[in-house]
Amino acid sequence: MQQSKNVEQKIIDAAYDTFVENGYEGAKMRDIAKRADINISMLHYYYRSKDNLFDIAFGRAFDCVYGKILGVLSSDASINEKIEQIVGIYIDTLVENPRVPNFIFSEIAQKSQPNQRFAKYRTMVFDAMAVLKRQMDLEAEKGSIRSVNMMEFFMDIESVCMYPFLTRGLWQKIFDVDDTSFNQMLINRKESFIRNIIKSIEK
Amino acid sequence: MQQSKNVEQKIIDAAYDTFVENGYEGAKMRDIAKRADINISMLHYYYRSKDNLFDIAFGRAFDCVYGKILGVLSSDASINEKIEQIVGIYIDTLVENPRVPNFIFSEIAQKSQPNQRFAKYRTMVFDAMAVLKRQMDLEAEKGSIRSVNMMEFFMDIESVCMYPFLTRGLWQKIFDVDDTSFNQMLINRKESFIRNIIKSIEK
DNA sequence: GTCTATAGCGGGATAGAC
DNA sequence: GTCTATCCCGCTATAGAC
Repeated sequence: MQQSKNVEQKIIDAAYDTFVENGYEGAKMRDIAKRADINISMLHYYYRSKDNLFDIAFGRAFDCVYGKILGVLSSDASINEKIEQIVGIYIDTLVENPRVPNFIFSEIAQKSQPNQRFAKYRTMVFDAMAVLKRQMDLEAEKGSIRSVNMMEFFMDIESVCMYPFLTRGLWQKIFDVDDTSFNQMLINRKESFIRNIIKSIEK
Repeated sequence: MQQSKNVEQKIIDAAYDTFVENGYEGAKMRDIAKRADINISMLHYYYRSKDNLFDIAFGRAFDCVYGKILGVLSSDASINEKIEQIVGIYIDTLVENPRVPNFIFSEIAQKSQPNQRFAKYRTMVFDAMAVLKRQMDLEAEKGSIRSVNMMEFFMDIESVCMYPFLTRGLWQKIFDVDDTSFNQMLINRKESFIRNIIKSIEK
């Protein structure tokens, strides 16, 4: 009888898609309602405000990209295994969700967004990263890898994995490449990305 | 007497800053007027519509990042010189204009934007790139470098140069780094970026 | 050219009937 | 829980006085 679970889920799904496609300002409550195939007032009945829906959608987007990554960071795999897994997860996840990175980063970059809104994600990332940092510091002391700055290290990984998706629209338009070929190109380059990153921390 | 030149320029400057900071949807005509310290109706008097102002602002943003780059691509420098110059220009330009890349790419990614609006930029990039492509094809035939896919090549360069700026907000928040240190970090890594790219096209 | 006033619309949100 | 009607604000754009 209770169909409310379904409606709630339909709203969240529609809100997520709409925000990811259009950003906070570009997403309209009316569009979300239409997409969920329900009345606008239902959005407010269940979730009270647009801001509220946005927070939920952003959380899902963040988890979509970083959920598995954070798990790997704090696992007990070796450094090289982690690099391999991380690159693999990034590429695979982003092939399936190409617009999510752009959503995450443009909203974070937006000055208008209150900083506090994203504070908890900072903590999550930082905590998971601390594990790998200890691991790498230890290896550096032993002399098996060079001493690595964590911010640079992560930036290097994300550069190769996420940049293509952030700017995908441009590349596909310029080089007239369709989604399938673009994805395949990245899947093909996975191994080379992994090799380069591993090489970059060698002594 | 004629102060209109000044007003026109003030409007363009204010529009540019406002669009770059907030994107198309986030930028309000009221904010632009306030920033230019003029009456809203002056915006319409001189530039008729928001769309019109946006196009001008986007053009300036594009030129800010790619103006010099396109010049280098079609110059008669050697391949390695071009790589060195391009990385240098990217880093230097983006240190001065850190928010511009995000503006360019989120607007291009936005589905709502008519494709045609960006068509001319495609042509500009493609033309300039053709010169370097011929150059590299020739070297590849001679066997002095490996055969290189241009899209992958450019993506690799932009990855390392632009990604840090696109996602700058996140990194600075997570690692608690201020603007100066962040910029310095990238300036310091310039040479290493150049070395890696040159190495990546070696046979 | 510059201002005020306001049209006109689209947006988020709510009241209240059912 | 769901719908209709509507409030009210903020936005772009324009009309018209000066």
